[in-house]
Parts: sequence; structure tokens; C-alpha cells
Amino acid sequence: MITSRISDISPRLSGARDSVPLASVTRPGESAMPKADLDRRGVCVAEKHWYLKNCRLLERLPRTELERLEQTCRSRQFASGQVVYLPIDRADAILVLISGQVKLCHMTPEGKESILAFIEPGEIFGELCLLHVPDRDELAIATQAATIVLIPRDVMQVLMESHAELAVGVTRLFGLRRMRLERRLKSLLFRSNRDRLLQLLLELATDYGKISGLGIEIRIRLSHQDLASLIGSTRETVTVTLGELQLEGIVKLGRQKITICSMERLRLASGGMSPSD
Amino acid sequence: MITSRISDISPRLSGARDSVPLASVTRPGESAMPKADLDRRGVCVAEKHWYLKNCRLLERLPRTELERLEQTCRSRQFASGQVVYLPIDRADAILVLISGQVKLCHMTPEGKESILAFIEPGEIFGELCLLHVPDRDELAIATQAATIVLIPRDVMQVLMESHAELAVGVTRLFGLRRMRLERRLKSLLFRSNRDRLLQLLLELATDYGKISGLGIEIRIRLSHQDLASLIGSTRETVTVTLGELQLEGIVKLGRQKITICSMERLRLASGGMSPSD
DNA sequence: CCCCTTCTGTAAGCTGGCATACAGAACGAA
DNA sequence: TTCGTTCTGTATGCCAGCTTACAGAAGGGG
Repeated sequence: MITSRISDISPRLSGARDSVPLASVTRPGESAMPKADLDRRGVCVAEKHWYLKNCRLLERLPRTELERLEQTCRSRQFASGQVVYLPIDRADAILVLISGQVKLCHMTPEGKESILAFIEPGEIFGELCLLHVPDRDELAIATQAATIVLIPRDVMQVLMESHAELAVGVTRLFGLRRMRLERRLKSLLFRSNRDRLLQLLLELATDYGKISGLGIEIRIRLSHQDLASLIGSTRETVTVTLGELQLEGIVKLGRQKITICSMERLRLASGGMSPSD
Repeated sequence: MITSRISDISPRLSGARDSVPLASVTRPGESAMPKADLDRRGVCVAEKHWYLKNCRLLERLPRTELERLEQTCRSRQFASGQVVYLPIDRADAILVLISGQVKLCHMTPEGKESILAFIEPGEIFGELCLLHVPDRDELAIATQAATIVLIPRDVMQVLMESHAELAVGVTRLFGLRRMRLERRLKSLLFRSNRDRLLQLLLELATDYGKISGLGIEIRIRLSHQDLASLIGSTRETVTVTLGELQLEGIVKLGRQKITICSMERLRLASGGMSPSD
């Protein structure tokens, strides 16, 4: 249920209201990191450049810069379900997801959650801080135990100025995310619940699809509630609609697992448009 | 009616299907430009740098570069209602709107139009081509007689590489547009028709608001159909809802003109969130 | 000025999908 | 294994908003 999710985070929300720095969201005893990896300030310093090299955007930086980054940025661990940042948090660093999974979402005044995006390892998020907006304006929650590296905005900015290819990469990132948003907006306006779900499945299949015996399986685990939060619908409606799609032989359902039996029929049913339309 | 809008553009659609370059969308006799401003190829060459200097993004370029731009880019005139580009057009140039107004929109398979954005003089659009996506994926229509300068993608790319401040500007542009989209997405998911309209009015007031005697007047002319296309609703529903808001004393209606009587009450009614939420 | 188009207003009926309410199933933790 | 929690499935009433259908009003072009 949604309400349970909210109560899940509200204690942290109040805790962070007085602009506690990100580093203190995890309480001392809560960290899942082995002690050997911690220095005196509880910050992981080992192998960071190795981590960062796995980030598409940063890998093109020269080795010296990656090492310099080690000096300035910190690594953090988050348990599954933990809040990474809150809408009201100050946006002063970009984040690199090293491992695990994070979802970015937004809460309506009535407490409904709409998921804006899922972040996978190697991806960057919270990058809007580069525009010098005051706060995050979105909620980031670890959906799996996650390791995250924080790069302060100033540091990133300096890097971008001295390394044009990084700036180009960031521009590209902004652009691609914007395209994804536009696609999503288009698929929401004027479309029935069923159409939105079909379109979503199509996008999930292309983004996270893995070929399996029965067809294309969606790698990430999503409950019906999650799907509803992605298309702005309700859990019940999604359950029913998915059931129909299964009867029609388009998908095969499992617990938090969806397999697309026939991409052609899915494409056809969702209006014959590719996910990039 | 919507259908009439579609028939309005469909002849041009077929004309452009075989990848006719943008420059040929306007038929020779159709230009509203005085002859003196045209060279042999029907392209305006006069005072272009003066135009471009009014563009927020380009104004920071050194004068020499602006003049070089004159050599490579063309200027075009579009009559009100004319198509600037089609979703299937190749995306190989960014466009600068010098004067007039352009709307970017998307057509659903059933022929409903959803407006993605309005472009005002000095603004850039079609900039997604910088990501090397194959085609436009959206429809651009002049809503007022418009003058537009085309900057080929390659030219822009070279400029960005040699002028970091331009690249930064583009990044910023992408980011800001993305924020706007995210805001819009949030205001669409899970919100009633009324709420969406209120939120839209709030954004329109901040983006295009002009103080007048009765309150804040929205500068751009929008029909109820346009508003419906912006929030994914129907013309009738918008008419009724606007009527209610007028009765409540929140807005004052005129033909294609809306004046916000009380920003406070509007803000309050739309959930008490600022447009940047 | 008149005609034609676009814009706005109003109303009645229908329906997709939401709210609500249960219940069984699968999973995780202890 | 057992208990508690989350996930999934199903049914019913109800309502916001879409559809359809008209009609007057305001421009605008000739």
C-alpha cells in the first residue's frame, strides 16, 4: 500500500528538514559497509576511481582527474528502502550510482507516488543541481541496497570547464533524459490506461529487456503498484489490465516479473509506434 | 475544431514527405519578405547578426563568430499556421525564432493534438538535433507570422567545441526545458482536470504574465482548445472549468484572453505549490 | 457591410477507471 | 515452521470527464 511507503520515509523526512547534509541521512550504526573500508570520518576511500571508471560519463576523464576526484568526493551506502535525498534537500552535488538501484519519484499532496525514473548502476542522477537550482524537488529512494558516490557541484563544474568532452557528455545526458520525458508526456496525454501500460511495457522491454526462454523478460522487479505509479493509474486497474494482456497472450506474468511473449503484438497493440516515437 | 487543424497542415505534410529541405517549405511567391532583403536564392542575408544578437544563447559569442554565422545560416519566413517542420523531417539544424510565435506539438494516432511548448522570440528550438537523433519527432507550427534562422547542426557543433560558454548555455537550455517537462509531468499524473488547469494557469502567468488593470494578464492568445491540448483534456471541459473559476472570482475571461484576478487564490487553489514545484 | 470561420457556452448520456472492500498467495524474517 | 507483510486477484458502486449535439458570439476577409 502507498500509505505504508510514506510512513516508511516520513521519520527521515522530519530528520532532514533542517538541512542535514546528505552524509548524515544514514545513521552511524546503520551502515552496511565493512569497517576496513572506512576512514576516520566514516567515508569509504578505497577503489573509488575503479568505481568511477564504470560510469559512462566519467570514464573519459584522464586518470589523473579521476584520482583527483577521489580526494574530493565521498562514497555512501544506502539500505534498500532508504531515502537518498528529499525534495527539500539542498541540491549541491551530483550522484553516481555504483551499485544497486534508485528510484526518483514525486509525491502528490494526497500522498500518491509518481515514479519519474529508475536509476541503474553507472548512471548519474541529481544532475539538475548543475543548473544552480536551490533544491532537489524530487525524492530519491534506494530500491535495492545501493552504493553512491557524491561529486560536489563545484568540483563537477570545474571539471566540465576544463574538459569539454565531459561538458558534452552532460549535455547529451540532459538531452537524452529530456527526450525520454517528452516521450512519456506524449504517451500520457489523451491515452487510455491500457495504451499507457502497453507503451510503458514497450519502453521497459527496450530499456531493461533480457531475452529468456519465453520471450523478453524485464530485468528489474516491478510491482503492479510501481507500474501504476509510472503511468499515473491505480494498482487495481493495472492488475486487471495486465491480466487481460496475459489472456491475450501478449505477456506472461510472475510475481514482480513480466515477460513479453510477443514484441510484435505488443508493438501493434500500443499503436504501432516504436518507443522512440 | 481539431480536424480542421489537421486538414490545414496535411497538404504540406505530403509535400515534405520526400525529405524536401526546410528552405522549400515556403513556396516562392508565398514569402512576405520585401524583395530588397532577398538574394538570388531567396534567402535573407541582411542584418542577420543583429537578429542573432537578440538570442540569449548566441549573444555571448564574439562578434566575429556571429558574422561567420551569417555566412552559413539562412533566414526563413513562415505565415501564421504554416508548418515549420514535421515529425518525420530530418533533424539537421537548430532553429532560432527571431519574431512571431511557434508551437511544438504532437499528434496522437486519433488525431488529437497535444502541445508540448510555445516558443517566443529569441528562443531556440529543434535543438535536440544536437544529439544526432535522426528526425524531429515533433510538429512545429507557426502560430503567428514568424521569422526563423536555421543554424546547421555541424556549424553549431563546431561553435560549441570552440566556445565553452556556448556549450554551457546549451546544457543549461536542455536542463531548464527538462525541468519544465518534469514539472508538467508531475502536474499531470494523478491530478484532476481542474487541478491541471489551475497549475497550467499558474505557469502561464509566470511565463507570460503581464500586469494589467484587473490583475495579471496572459500575454499569449490561447483558445480553450489550446489549453485542453496543453493539459490533455477536452475543449468543453476546459470551457466549463474556466467558467467555474471565473464564478469563483479567480480569473476573468475574454476571447482568447485570460486575466488572473488573484494570484494568491490561484496558488492556493492549485495546491499551494509554486510553479517551480 | 455580409458571409464564413473560429471561438465559446450549455446540456444530456455514457463509460473508463477510481475508491472501497476482501481474500488468497508468495515471500521474508525470526 | 510460523507469523507478518507485501503482492496479486476480483467485485461493486460511483463519478469525473469524454462524447455528442446545438447555438449564439466574435472576428476577419472580401
